[in-house]
Amino acid sequence: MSRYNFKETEAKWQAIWQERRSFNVAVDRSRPKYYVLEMFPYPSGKLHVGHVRNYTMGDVVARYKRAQGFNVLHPMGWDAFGLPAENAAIASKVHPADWTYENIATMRGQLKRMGLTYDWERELATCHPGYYRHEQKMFIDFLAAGLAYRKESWVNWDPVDQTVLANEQVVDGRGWRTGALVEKRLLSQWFLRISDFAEDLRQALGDLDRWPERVRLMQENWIGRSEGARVFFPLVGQDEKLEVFTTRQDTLFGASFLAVAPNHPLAQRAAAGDPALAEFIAECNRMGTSEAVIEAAEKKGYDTGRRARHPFDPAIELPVYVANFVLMEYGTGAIFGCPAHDQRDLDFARKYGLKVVPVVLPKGVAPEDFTIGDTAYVEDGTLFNSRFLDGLGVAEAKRAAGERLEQLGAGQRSIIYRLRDWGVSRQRYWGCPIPVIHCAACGIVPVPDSALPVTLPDDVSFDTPGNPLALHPTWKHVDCPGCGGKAERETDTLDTFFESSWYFLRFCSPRSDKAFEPDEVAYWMPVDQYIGGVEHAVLHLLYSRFFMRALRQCGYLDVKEPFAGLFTQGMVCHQTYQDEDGNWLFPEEVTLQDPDGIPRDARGRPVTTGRLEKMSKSKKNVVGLDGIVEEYGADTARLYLLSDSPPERDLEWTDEGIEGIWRYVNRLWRMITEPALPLPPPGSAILDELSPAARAARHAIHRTIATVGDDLDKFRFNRGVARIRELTNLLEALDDKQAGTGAVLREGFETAVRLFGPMMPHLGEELWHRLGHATLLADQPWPKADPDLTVEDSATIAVQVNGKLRGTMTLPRDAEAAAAEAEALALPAVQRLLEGRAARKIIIVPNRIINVVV
RNA sequence: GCGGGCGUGGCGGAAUUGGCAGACGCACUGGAUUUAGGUUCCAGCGACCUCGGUCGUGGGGGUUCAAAUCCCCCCGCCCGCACCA
Repeated sequence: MSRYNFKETEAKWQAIWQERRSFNVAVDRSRPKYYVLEMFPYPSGKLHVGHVRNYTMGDVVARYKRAQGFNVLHPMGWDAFGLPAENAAIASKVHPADWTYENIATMRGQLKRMGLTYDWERELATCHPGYYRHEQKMFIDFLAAGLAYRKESWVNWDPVDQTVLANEQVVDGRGWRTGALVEKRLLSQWFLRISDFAEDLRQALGDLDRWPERVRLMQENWIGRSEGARVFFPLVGQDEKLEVFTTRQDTLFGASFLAVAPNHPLAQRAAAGDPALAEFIAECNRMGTSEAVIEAAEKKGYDTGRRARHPFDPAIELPVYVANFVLMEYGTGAIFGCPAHDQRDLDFARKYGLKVVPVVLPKGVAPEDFTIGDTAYVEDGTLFNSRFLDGLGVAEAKRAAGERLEQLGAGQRSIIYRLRDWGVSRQRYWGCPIPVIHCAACGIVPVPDSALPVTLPDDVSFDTPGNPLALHPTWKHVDCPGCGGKAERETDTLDTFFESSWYFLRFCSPRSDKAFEPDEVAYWMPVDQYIGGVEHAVLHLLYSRFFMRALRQCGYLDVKEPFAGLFTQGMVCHQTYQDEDGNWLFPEEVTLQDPDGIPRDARGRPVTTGRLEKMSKSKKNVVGLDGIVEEYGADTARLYLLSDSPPERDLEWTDEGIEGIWRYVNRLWRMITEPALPLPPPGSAILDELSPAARAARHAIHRTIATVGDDLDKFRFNRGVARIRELTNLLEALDDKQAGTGAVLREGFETAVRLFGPMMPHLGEELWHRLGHATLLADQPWPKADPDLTVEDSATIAVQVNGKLRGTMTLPRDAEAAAAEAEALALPAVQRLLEGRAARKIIIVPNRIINVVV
């Protein structure tokens, strides 16, 4: 019995594709284009099977669209700047560049063995000056357009490493690597004005109809639009006003206090003369920002002693507190508290003995019966205790209060967004240098075009904590391009999300002297199908959307949305294992040993099997790609990744699963290379007179073509695989010796091979070749279903009595209703239940079901 | 707390979108082949059963000739956001 030799076969066809440049593409305006892209990887080391699921999906789409006649752009590159390279440098004294390029070489080789249709001539690595020089230019253009700016902001500062940490890198208030207590520091950082585009970014989500609903919702929540009003509260005894944002200007008459964030300028000034307040603020700043800390933290306030006047009545004076729950980053960093109609304000008021004045009355409740206990009333109702607002509903009162504020010059209606400007400064080495120079005389001076790119120095040391660029003896010292005097380079580098925000544009013309060629971008963009993990739902996907708008504003291009279609795939999971000491074990370190079947480690000690989790290095529940490709080949791995679960759901990788696919691959191989009937030569005509089995097979073939195409269009790969397997099951049983059956078998095999082609391209090519074709399967058009053959000539109709199935009958397709009815009534089971009575009603759904109601 | 999703055999999942629940597969069981294991082939595989049926898609109710699918209530799990003014 023959076995499929995947090793030889896969290498052979990969060489042929490469030699024929099958997947290298160029602009071709005579054909419709299709841009398929999978989120490019960070070159972290080696790929495991979990990494290649989305590349496989993308490849199926690319090959399928190619067969449909599209000019398909399907590129691959490396998101190559980032912290792990620097950590490797610190840990094992390798240069980040060497570490990165070595990983790229390894991973490129792994991807090539998967037989993916990438145009490798378009490969790019973001850490290459040929790539990042263009984003330095973009940054300078953003600066000129006012889209990039420098601002003091409060950041997480690790005092040991001397660097800013992202929120994710702060664990329980301590730096993730040093364990040092993280401080909040006011630092000057570069920001991009993403908030300028908040409304457009939010509204345009509505047009992204090929994006998952959940991603659009996540972005919408992240942008977070609030409609309300800014209200100015004059401070008593000072020629100054405190500006507050609220969505509940209707409840202004219920105000009983104002509160500002600990880092609000007013708080800072008040603290100057009040050591106790200064200590309170310091305490707030020490508090972590993690969820757990916030959850546990008590709502605390400190009365500054200052008073502010009510905008509608100067006679009303309100105390101004500093409160730990007010965020400097949201709104104006100051709020007014209306305890009766906001739970948090109510808790605060009860704690500090502030008055609680209800101003919204629930429907059907008399004012004298309405009191606020421990629960604030936040529903709709009628305004009372509110002078000119009395009697209005909440929505009307918001409008009326807003108008009055504007008339009085005491405020204005406005919309604010949760979205904050994107801080892009990082005190890191392995990133793109920010191309500006700080000059004592000229201020901030952009690096002139002629001096781009600003490249990273190679001779850096990671021995001292802090930013290696800032510590470098010479790199930062330059002459000012403006005045020629002594000046210093910016030593911060750009957030690595900067690189991934435009790489899809660079793929359109990767070797251009410009960032990209506008006409090539105009041809290829937008990406028609983007595929990646949902973890980038807001970060990368939002930044990229912003970037397109920013580039458009700077005249680079005229496309607004980068990704017309988005698919977020599920994770690949695997069982986890731990030994007696709680150490994680790799799957290959665990064996099921007889006689008891208890899993054991290499030393024979029992192993605890943990829960299914996403494959990750830290839990060691990874299955290496090289081992799988070595043992089963790329096609078997690809088919498994596609067939076992719906693509948007998690997939459990198991030995049994991959084994099952491997058995099927061999069965298919034998079925076609050792057919049960002699096959006529390619292109042989199919007879009109066929055996019933052969005729049924033809129907199945064409129905499969129709449904698999539909499945691929809708990303239902698992279903498509099931359909093709159904077809091959049927073909395997087709062995009648009647003339013409062989030709049908050939049609069936060719169809199965062509439908499987995008999923198992090497096996597809080999079988196509063995079926006697000199052409490449990769160059074949997608098969077309014959509409006459996609419908059966007969229909199996279910017969129900009172909605319960009592039998089935097979009738010619579209049989007369009367004939169908008669046949149904004649069924013995139906006769028995009728007991001689006539049916009260008979419902007939043609070709499907007959329900006899008694 | 707010927002979203999901719940179907031992497991992954199908179900022409209201019309034969469990396609396709994994695991398992029996048989054949094999010196044996593996492979391969055949058969079985939701539960109960008096073999005629009865029940069955998280639970309860409803609409309908007909519900996994639509409506209402409840339970459970997952994800996102969250001191958001």
